[in-house]
Amino acid sequence: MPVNPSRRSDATRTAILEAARARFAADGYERATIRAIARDAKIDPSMVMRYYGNKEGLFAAVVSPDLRLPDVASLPREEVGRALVSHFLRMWEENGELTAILRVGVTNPAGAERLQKVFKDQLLPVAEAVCPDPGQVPERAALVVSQLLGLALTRYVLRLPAVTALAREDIVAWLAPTVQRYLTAARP
Amino acid sequence: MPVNPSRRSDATRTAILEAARARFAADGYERATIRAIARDAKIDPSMVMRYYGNKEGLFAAVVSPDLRLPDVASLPREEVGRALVSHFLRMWEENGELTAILRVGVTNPAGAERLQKVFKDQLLPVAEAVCPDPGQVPERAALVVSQLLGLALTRYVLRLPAVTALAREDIVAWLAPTVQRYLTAARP
DNA sequence: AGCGTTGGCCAACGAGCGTTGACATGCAGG
DNA sequence: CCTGCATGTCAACGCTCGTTGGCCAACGCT
Repeated sequence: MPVNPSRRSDATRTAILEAARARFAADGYERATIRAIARDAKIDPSMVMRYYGNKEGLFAAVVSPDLRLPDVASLPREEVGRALVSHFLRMWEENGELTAILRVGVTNPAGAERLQKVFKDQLLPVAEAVCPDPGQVPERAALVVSQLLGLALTRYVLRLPAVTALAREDIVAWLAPTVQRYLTAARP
Repeated sequence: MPVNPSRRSDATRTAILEAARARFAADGYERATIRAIARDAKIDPSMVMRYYGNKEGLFAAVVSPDLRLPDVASLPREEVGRALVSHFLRMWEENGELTAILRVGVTNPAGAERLQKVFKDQLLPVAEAVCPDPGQVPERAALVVSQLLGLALTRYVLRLPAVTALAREDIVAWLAPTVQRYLTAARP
């Protein structure tokens, strides 16, 4: 019974998921092979197929992107930028899931769509809650995402030394005013 | 003779290069297959090997990243941000070369190294020319590259609709102050 | 005209991929 | 005990990939 909450194979299933998350994050979709994931999880490749159907199913199971963005409405308006940047950093460092989805999104059309969905479902509402003029919401959210994904790209995907060398608090101090301005300042 | 300036095969060679640039930009390294490139160029896959040795050689021939950054020393200091952003947009829209190298850099270790080299050889000097304190140069250059690559990622690689919808002049108007601040403002 | 060189195509190779199905093993419930 | 199902192993499939080498046609030279 697939609905049974506790199965004998749970250890295998989570081993597969963990190995898959690491591989997708490190290698992207094409180079993260089922065989390599199975090797990492110390099981047979066919087990992946049995439990997740196919490679796409495995990726879908690995990635359930929830940014868990804070409720900006309950924050002082001038602290939204800092809260967002700080939260983003924490989410990215939590595990490899966001790195995986970004890396896959760059080379895989389905991954790119998933990224768009995250943007639309999770970041746009934040901009809506903060922005005065509803007509400017997409523009301002786009600016914010360009800065935040740029940080993630250079720090967690490309790992440019100059960016990884930055201290967490310095990043927050520098980027918070940028995000704040994109969200709330008058259009230039 | 490989040094001969004009060969009978020049048309084929450039056809291969153009098809390769488009494929690498659209698909990344792994999914841009030699067979697909050859099909686009209407030649046999073995011709690619003959002229460029192997797939890596082809990629190296396609990509010779030169940002041609303006000489910031000759500019008024407060216009550097605007000049950089505007120049970056023009370079990215010129052809698919920069998109190709970014897409490849995300999934391919060799591509990532190439990106690091571009950063080090071309962007760091700009920061050096503008920055008062030499010790802060890497930090400030890292911040600039996070914003600029973030724009390129969301606009030219992921093509998030909200970002592609932005007008060129609006991007410059919004991002120029950010870059300017990262380069010249006092540390927060 | 004859010949070497260059450009191009074709068929094939070995390897790695995702995926499948047959088969062994171990654990339950009667 | 035997039966049934979940779990795991193994070998193989069809495919696509990068890459190779042999073959033919077109050209430039003397």
